[in-house]
Amino acid sequence: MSLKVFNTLTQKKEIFEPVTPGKVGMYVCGPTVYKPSHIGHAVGPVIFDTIKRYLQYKDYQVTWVVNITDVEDKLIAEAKAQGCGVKDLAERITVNYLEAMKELNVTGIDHLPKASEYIDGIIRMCERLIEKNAAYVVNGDVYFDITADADYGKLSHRKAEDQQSGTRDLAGEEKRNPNDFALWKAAKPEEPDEVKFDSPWGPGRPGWHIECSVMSCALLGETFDIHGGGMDLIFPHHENEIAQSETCHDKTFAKYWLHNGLTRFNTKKISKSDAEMAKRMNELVLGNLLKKYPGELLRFFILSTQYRRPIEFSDEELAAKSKGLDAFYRLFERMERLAGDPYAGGPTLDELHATADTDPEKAFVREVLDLRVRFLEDMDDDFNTGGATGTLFEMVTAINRFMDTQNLESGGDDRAKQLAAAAVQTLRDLARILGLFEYRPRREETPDRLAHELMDIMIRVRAEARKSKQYALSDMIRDQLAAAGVTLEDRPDGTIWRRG
RNA sequence: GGCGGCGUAGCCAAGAGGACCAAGGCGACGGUUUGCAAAACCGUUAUUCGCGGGUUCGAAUCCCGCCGCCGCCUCCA
Repeated sequence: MSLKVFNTLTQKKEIFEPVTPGKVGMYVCGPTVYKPSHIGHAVGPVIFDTIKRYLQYKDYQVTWVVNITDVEDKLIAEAKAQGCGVKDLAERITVNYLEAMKELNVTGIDHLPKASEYIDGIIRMCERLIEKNAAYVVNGDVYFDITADADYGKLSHRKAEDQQSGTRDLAGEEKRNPNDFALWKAAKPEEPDEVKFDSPWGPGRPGWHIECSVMSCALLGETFDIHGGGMDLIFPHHENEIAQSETCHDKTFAKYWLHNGLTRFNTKKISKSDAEMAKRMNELVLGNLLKKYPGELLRFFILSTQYRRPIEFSDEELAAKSKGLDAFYRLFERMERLAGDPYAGGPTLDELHATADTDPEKAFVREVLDLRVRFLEDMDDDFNTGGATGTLFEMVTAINRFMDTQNLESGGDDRAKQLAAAAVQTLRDLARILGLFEYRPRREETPDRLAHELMDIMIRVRAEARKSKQYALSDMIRDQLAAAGVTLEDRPDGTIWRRG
C-alpha cells in the first residue's frame, strides 16, 4: 500500500514520495494573531496534526512548522482599537491559540516561528529578489514583479489578465502590474515604533506573504514536502509564496500542496470580516466552544469528514457526533468492568492471532484485523479520516458482539477476555493516529465522593427492592434519578450509573 | 467575467468504471435481552447516487449540457 495525496498544484492524487527518503518537512499557515481563533482555524491544525501522526505511523521522521504572523496591518489596527501594544496583543492571542490547540490534542507542532523574529531573513530575501530583477522599490515599498515568474498562477490555475480587478484601490499606480504584491511596506508615520523595522529602503515591515517563504526556508530548507493551509489561501497567499520562493532559489518550493475545506456556519464560510458572521462570532470562537464541548468532540467532528470537504458547523451536528463518541466511551467502560482497566494491556491481537482456537474467536480476530486494514487503506487514500472513523465504529460493534456472544460479563473465559482486550488495544492504536482516545475518557467531570457514596446507597436500596419484586419502588427510584439527570443500567454484573 | 469546490437515505457521511440492488454514524421503526427500562446485539429505513443526454458489455464513479449551493479573484484557516 502506498500513500496518495491530492495535490492542489496538479489537481490529482499523487503517490507520496518525500524529497529526502524517510523524512518529511511540512509547513502549514497559522493564524494572524489579532483576534481570537474560531472553529474554522481549528480544522487545519487538527487535520495536519493527524497527517503528521499518520506519517509517523508509517515511520517517517516529520518536522512540522506552523507560523505565527505577528506583524501585519490588522494587528496594528486592532492594537490601536484596544489601546494596547502590537506585541502585547500578539502574545495574548498566541497564548489563546495555543491553549485551544492543546485542548484539541494538537501536539505535533515542532516550530512556531514568528514573523517578527525573521526580519533579517525577510530583508535578505527582498534584496536577493531585487538583485534578480524580480522586485522593485517604490517610495520605500518593495514589490514583487509577477512577470519575473513565468509560472505565475500555476497553483490557483488562473491567469492574471482574466481576473476581475478588485474593488479596492490598492495604491495601484505605484505598481507596474496590478497583481504585483508587496514584499516590504514602508512605515507610515502614525504607526507605532514597535512595527517599524530598519531596512535598506527605510523603516517598514514585511508584506503578507514573505514571512512564510523565509521561515519555511529557514526551518525546512529551500524545497520541502508538504505545504498546507485553508482553501482560501490558495490565492493570492500561496501563489505568491511560490512565486517569490521559486524565483529567489530557482528550486521547487513545496512538492505537495494540501488544502483543507472551509468551515461554514449557516451555509456561509466563517469569516471575521463578514458583518453578519461577526455578530455571532462568540458562538464560533474556539475558547468559548471549548467551554461548551470537549476538545475530543471537536476533533472527532472535524475528522469525521474528508479534509478537503467543507464542513457545516452546527450544534445539532455536534450533538449527533457526541452520541457517536459515546459508543466508544461505553465500550471502554465495559472493558474496564471486565478487566479493571479500560485500556488494559496484555498481548496484542497480532500475537494472539495464531493461538485463537475456536471458530468464533478466529472469526473475531479476523474481522478486527480486516477492519484495521481498511482503516489504513482509507488513511492511505488522501487521509480519508471520514472513512477511517467508519471502520472504527464497525470495530466497536464487532467487539461488543464478541463480548455479548462470549458472555464475558457473566463469567466468560480468560482467553476470550484477553482477545477482547487486545481488540480494544488495536482500536486504540488506530484511534491514536487520529489523536483520539489517548487519555482516559473525560466525558463527565469526576463527581465528588459524597455523590458516589449516595449513589451506592441508592443502588443498594433499589437492589433490595428488586430482589423482593417491589418494582414500583425500584422504578420510582430509577425514574426520579433520571429526572435528576442520572441514568441507571442494570447489567448482569451489577447496576451502574452515569450522568446524562 | 475568470478559476475552483460541492450536490449520495430525514440529517451527517464513505465509495471515484464491475467485489455496490451504495460503508459507517445520528434519528426512526421492529426484534433479541430485561420484571420493566437502559446499554449491547440483530434487522428494516437510497432498486438508487441534483437533472438531462452520451461513452461502455457495464457508471454514483468517465464525457457533454443544464440546475442549485459555496469559495477565491480584496484581508481571511
